[in-house]
Amino acid sequence: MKKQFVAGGIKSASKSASAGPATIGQVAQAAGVSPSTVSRVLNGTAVVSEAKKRAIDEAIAQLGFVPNPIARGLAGGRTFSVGVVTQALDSPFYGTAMRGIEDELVPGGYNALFVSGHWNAAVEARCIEVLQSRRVDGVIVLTGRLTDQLLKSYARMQPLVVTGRSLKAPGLFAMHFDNFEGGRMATQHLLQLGHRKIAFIAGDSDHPDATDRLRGYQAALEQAGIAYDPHLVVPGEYLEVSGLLAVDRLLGTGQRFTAIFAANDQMAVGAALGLQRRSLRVPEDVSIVGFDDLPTSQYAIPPLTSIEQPAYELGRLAAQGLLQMLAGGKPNITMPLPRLVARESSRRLPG
Amino acid sequence: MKKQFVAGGIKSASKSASAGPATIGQVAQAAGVSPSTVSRVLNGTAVVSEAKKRAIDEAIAQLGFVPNPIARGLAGGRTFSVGVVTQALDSPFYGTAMRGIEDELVPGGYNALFVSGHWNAAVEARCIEVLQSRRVDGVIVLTGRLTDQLLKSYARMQPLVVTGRSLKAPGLFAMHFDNFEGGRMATQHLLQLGHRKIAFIAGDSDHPDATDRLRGYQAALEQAGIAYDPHLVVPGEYLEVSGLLAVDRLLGTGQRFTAIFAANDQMAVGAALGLQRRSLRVPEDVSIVGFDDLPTSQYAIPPLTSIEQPAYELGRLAAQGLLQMLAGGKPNITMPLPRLVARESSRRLPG
DNA sequence: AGAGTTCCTGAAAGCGGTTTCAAACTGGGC
DNA sequence: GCCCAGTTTGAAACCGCTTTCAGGAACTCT
Repeated sequence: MKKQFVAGGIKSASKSASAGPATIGQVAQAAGVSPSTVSRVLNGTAVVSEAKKRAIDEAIAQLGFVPNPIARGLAGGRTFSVGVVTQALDSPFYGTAMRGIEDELVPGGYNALFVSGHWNAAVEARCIEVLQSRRVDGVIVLTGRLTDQLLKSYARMQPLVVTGRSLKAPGLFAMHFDNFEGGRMATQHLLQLGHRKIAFIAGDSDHPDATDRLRGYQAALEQAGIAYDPHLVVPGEYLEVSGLLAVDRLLGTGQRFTAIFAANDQMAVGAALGLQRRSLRVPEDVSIVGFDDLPTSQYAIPPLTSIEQPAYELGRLAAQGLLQMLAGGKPNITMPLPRLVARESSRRLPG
Repeated sequence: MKKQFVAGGIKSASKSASAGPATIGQVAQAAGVSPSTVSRVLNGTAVVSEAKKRAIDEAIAQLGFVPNPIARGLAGGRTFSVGVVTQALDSPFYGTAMRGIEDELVPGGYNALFVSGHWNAAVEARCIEVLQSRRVDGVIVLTGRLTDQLLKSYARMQPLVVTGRSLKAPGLFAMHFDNFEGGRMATQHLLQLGHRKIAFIAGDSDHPDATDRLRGYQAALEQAGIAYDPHLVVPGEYLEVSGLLAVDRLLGTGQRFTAIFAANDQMAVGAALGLQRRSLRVPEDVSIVGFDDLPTSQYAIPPLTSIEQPAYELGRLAAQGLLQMLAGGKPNITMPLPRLVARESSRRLPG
């Protein structure tokens, strides 16, 4: 009897009646219990009698109540949001990784806050502080240039996952992709096709992953008994234009080469354009291998041979790892290995 | 005297001494005032004597105090964060727009929360609700598929800026890019080069901007006195693979054409690859024009002729508009106009 | 039947700010 | 010297939710 009456009361006090969204207090009142009890069924933090639980669930449904994460964050110390420090919001590689992160986090009940560090340690540090001030429950740093030292200290404040490093510290999980091996594989691929003069378009020497790829290149060369020629290595900044300029420079200084290994796909694409500008055909005159295997690389002209670094998967794994840490465990994930994807931009050296 | 003593006290109670970040109460205590007064100088909501203001500023600096946005959001009703509903975190176009948004918002003291709607009205609606539950102060919706009706109702709850629409409502600001004119310009460009058989790779017919571009194509044709041939129009989904498939379909059904206008650059790139696969050269055999002028399009092979839709600028303007609304004003911004960027993928029809 | 447990529940105290309200000064005019 | 208006300031309430603490109900065991 009483219950029916209460239910009626709820109906008349429908959502639109009161200003703004329903509060836990309104739910409590509607269900005839205290706010504490409502909180308890919401979070499952204590046993509540079946009858009250039902009444509360009903009231929640009727009022369309959604707990206010802000208040929840203030009171409970958890915000159910994780901060993601990416490097560029418009990078194809990081964009894909962000998608992976989001796809993993959201079903887990978390939200992602993306901020970008623009490959600048100071900016990244500020980003992390902004995220901390927003009381994120955890942080994911996509590579970046922060020192290991700083990263460790941030990890003391909340769980932190970082990609592109290998270091260990409490509260910190580093996911290291084997860039060295990737660089080696790419170079070896070209060597196996008969190339001997292989130019390398490097990434910024501040990037550990860029230098690892370079080391891989050198190691493969050495293994094949080919002397390392510094003139064949030109620096770049991971952007298309770097590839274009690198080719100009190689050709301008009269270097002879039959293949190019670019430290990422964006530079590889730029290099292909640079070659075309000089009437050199890919792969007839020069073979090209990139790195990352961006989704768009299969649509390059010609489709680009590359080392797969599965960005989407990496994002998911990073998020998974963080979720596991947030749940109080140790992250238990295995990194994907680099893999060569041979397409049309590389071919056997004729003769 | 007393002041010096207090200052000493502050120093000894350095930041690391207390657990966690400083609170407004600690600042108040250190400065010898009440929390209310600290809040007042923080927000400039009332006049405070110079002496106290100085003491407070000093205490803030000493303690490294940063107001907790969570608490601030709860109490003040403002969170200084705006939600951005993008469609795909890894889209080159939207990624660039997001960068523009961030670059404008952050200096304005706001943070952006990016969520992606995956071109799905239901998902977008859920995104907006998540953002609202996080109490964002405003929302930016990048195009998307929500009905105008729904958008208007969301705008009642907080300021909302939407791109790719033209509608008016209280609290809502729509930024319409002239896709029709852009489509017309692209087509006219090809007509001026002597092309008469121009294929069109369309976007999803659910996108208003996609249909506008199609209408522009039709209008240009009509103006030139050329009959519209539905067989030359194939649907796509704004992805590279759509362009590839579209070319296959055009060629497979035996259509004759000397130029292709693709409703976005990604499809144009895919189409170029499709043509190459069939040994058709761009632009010697077929001219291609895209739409959007993505940053990467100048590095396509050949560099792509396109209609510039300045994503970065659009993002900035959207954020600017929102900021203006948040400040209580009416947005006062003018949209950039479509502009043809002629590159090497289009050329005069020989003969 | 009374004491000791075990369970469930509500009151109340925060979380870290903002904002209202009234008290305590200040100065000016008489 | 006294009163009133105008400034500054602090106390306290509040934002919506979590969590501790203790009281009451329901059982169990002598």
